[in-house]
Amino acid sequence: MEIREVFARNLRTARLAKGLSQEELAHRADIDRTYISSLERGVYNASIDVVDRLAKALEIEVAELLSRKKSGTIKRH
Amino acid sequence: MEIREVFARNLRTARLAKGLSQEELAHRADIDRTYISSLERGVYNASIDVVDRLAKALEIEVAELLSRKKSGTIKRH
DNA sequence: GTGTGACTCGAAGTCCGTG
DNA sequence: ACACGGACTTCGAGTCACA
Repeated sequence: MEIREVFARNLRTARLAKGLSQEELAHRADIDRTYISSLERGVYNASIDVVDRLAKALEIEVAELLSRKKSGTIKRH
Repeated sequence: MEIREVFARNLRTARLAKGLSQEELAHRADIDRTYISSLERGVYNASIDVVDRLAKALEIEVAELLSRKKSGTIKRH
């Protein structure tokens, strides 16, 4: 699984957990609205400074946006 | 402190901890030697897939390369 | 074994709009 | 409130020669 897809999923999850719209997050992180949309769809490999800005805007750790931690990947033998 | 500087420091620290030269790491991560050099000097905001490849080559977590955790920043007021 | 400037090129990122 | 597209600019990705 590509890191940008992991990031895409984590970003959307974290944003929704905070109850923010893409536009609100975009404004907080000073990033273009449509670019946030692209990131959540896994279109781009974001640079670490946008990841950093997003983490700050979401008040979470950078690691939380890039973690591959799975919840439903228990191998059933 | 800019995230790319944090990354630069952590990358160099992690590489040396593994006892690797820039050349060896470059070979393992399939990245140009001089580009690794640039990253360790904080020239670029690396994209997350480069960070991901380096983390794998170093056998560590992505978070470890991006963490701002300080060891010597205890404020002595 | 590493730092650096110069270079090309394509992806990152912005700004306009539409449904 | 979001997906998606086009046109645009900026900057990271990647390589080379040289110190």
